[in-house]
Amino acid sequence: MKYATGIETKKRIVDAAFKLMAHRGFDALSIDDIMKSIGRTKGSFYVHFNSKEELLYEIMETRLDRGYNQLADEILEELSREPCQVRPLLEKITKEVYSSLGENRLTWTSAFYHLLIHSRKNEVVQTWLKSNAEQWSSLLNHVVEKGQETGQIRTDVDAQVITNMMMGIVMGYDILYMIDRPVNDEEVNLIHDWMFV
Amino acid sequence: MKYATGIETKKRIVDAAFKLMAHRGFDALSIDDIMKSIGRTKGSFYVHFNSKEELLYEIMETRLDRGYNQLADEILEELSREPCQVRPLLEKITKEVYSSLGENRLTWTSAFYHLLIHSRKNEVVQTWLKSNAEQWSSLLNHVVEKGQETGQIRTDVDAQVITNMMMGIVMGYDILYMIDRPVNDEEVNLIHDWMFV
Amino acid sequence: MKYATGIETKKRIVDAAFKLMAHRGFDALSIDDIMKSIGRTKGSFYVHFNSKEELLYEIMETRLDRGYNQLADEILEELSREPCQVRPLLEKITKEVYSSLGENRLTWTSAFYHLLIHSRKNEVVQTWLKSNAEQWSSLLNHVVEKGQETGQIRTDVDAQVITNMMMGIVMGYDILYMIDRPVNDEEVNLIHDWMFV
Amino acid sequence: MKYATGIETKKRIVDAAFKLMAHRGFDALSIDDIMKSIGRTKGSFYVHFNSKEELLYEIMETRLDRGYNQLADEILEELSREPCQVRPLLEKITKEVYSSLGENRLTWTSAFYHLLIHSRKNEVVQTWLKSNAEQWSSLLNHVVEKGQETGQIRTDVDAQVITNMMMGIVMGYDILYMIDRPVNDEEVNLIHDWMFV
DNA sequence: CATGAATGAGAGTTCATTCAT
DNA sequence: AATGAATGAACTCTCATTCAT
Repeated sequence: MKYATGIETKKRIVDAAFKLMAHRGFDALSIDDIMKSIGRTKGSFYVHFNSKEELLYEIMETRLDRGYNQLADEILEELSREPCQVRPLLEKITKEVYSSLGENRLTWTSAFYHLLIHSRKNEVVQTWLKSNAEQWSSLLNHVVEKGQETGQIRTDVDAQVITNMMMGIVMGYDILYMIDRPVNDEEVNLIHDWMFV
Repeated sequence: MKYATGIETKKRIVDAAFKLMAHRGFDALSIDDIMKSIGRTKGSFYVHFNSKEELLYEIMETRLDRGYNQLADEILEELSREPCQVRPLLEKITKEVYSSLGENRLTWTSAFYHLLIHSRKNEVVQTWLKSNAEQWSSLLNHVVEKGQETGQIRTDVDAQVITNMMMGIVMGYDILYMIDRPVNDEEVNLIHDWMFV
Repeated sequence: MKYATGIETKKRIVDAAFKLMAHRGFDALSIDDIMKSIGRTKGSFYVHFNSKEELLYEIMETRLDRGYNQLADEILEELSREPCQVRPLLEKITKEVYSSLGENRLTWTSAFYHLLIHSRKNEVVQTWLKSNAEQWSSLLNHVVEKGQETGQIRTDVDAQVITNMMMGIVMGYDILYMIDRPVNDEEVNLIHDWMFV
Repeated sequence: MKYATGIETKKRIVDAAFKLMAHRGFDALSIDDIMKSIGRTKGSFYVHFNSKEELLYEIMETRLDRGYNQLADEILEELSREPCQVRPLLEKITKEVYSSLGENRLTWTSAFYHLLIHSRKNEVVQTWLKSNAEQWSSLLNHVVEKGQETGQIRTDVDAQVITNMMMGIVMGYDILYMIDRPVNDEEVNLIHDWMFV
């Protein structure tokens, strides 16, 4: 029997915290700042969360999972159709991931790597990140295997190796992006050219 | 002579801080902890540094530059010899970078990404990181160009693109390493296979 | 009729608060905890009480007065009968006081001493406690005087002195009980032996 | 290599806290108040203690142990002399305990009972209190036994029972004292009269 | 050079209380 | 009568920094 304003406030807290976290990291973000930024007082933070840590988990689950659940459903469905072109699917996963988040790429990337760093001291976050990576990896692997089965992707390299390479490259490009050395999409295409026969 | 112990202490502070930073990040690291870990009290920290920020810059400059200065000299020298095999040089840069640091890979990587994250709120760090990336990129680029000139590396792809790709991959694999999904060296070889004719 | 649940709720608040107070003291007891323990939310506390302090007074009056009003009536009535045996009356007052409360001794004692401590910073409580002690003292004194008049209790000691002694002993044994050094009833009998001729 | 001012400040913190605790109890006593009352800021509290709890233990050990260690030595020594009058020894233990503390009785008693209440939620305090009571009980018991051996104290009652009774009475009178119903020393003499042959 | 005492700002958290619904 | 959102003051504790010794 929650009140609408409560749900709304909670959402605004998560949004504000997500943005602040991208800028300064989770530890450097104070509850006072979050609440001030949405025009509330810090006491009321605890109406919506039991602790600051709980807020982190909420951010993780609602803002940082790269929307795999929805994306995975779409991809897997398209994968089951015949004939199936896998290259656009892969590009969807690797290149369009940020746009599908409805989020500024730098904000998202920055928040994500803040989380990665934070995972070193928080087991829950560590577990979540690992499982998140596994989901992504598994999804990519499905697509690559399908590509190999249908003769679209080279078969002289193991599917899992290709998958790892793609994940590594996407993450690496995220990092370069943060260091202000963005890599253009054409470069990513070259990797794809190498993969596809 | 009379300052010998002082210089020694300063070095020990940097070393201790570097290791603690890899674990917990720079913000979460207290001066008290650093000094306790080397058997001194926090008051004397300010004998060696004017502020905590100054310590960060010292760490950056002495422990986190991937040893490019030394590495660059060696590489450039070998590059000027004839004949010159570039593949081992590239592997040296990408694969052996951590061993040349005399440092545990996870410690170094972790510290580096803590710094990366920190750069979002500190312009000095941001500038340093960018210039650091540029040095590395420039070094790699020299090697790739030499490889193309001597017919060892494919020329249908721009040297800068190959360089970016390699940097991205190395960084991406670092990240996977931190998420506990290490990538074996064989996989990196495949990327090299693609590059080399 | 329509307020039946309201009155019921108020009673349940007092009961729950009494038990929590015995465990943790009045200050350490939060309205949230009390209301949660009876399945209500803290907002509705203020339907029944104007403040937390008011709740304390309600507890004092309904749960902590050792039931003297009822007890006193019984004792005084029995005291007016002839012949009257005073020893069982005294034992009733001193030894059976807890059972007559329908309450666990440790709970009651603990709550009472929490209140005693609280009295140092609350004048209302202080006054109440003093008046409570006076009532008890007065009741005991009546019995002792009757005992002296009828030759059952030694007369070489002033009635008030005997009364004080008994009160002190009962309270002292409460304290020992709380420190986990319970005193058995036989010991109390010895005090009585000393009093009675 | 502590500084004199540090030791002095720590002592002043304990003194101030002891007095505030007597008035308001340990939980209601804020570090801010303590430090303000001695003209220091609350940040410096943690130079001397690691936590508020540690302060409680310091108070317990330095201000609340009724000085039994010193008292016990004196009593036991006098007990070994021949001939030995035990009545003054008992009176010393029961009546002069507060004066030997160099402390206002109400302050001491109040602080002690605050501690007793606090013991319900703190095992360290509980253990300490019990052991404290045991020491006191043991000391009293020695004196009573000596009194019985030398024919000064009645032997128709077990020594331990007499000990318990005395402890209970002293504690009970403390309580009456707090409720503002002080018991005069003459009354305590009557208890002694009963004991001594 | 090193120490330990002191500072003051700010952190996360709790809680009695108010109030629109 | 009951709810849950919001407030604001108070709490314990942390920490970069300063300074007399």
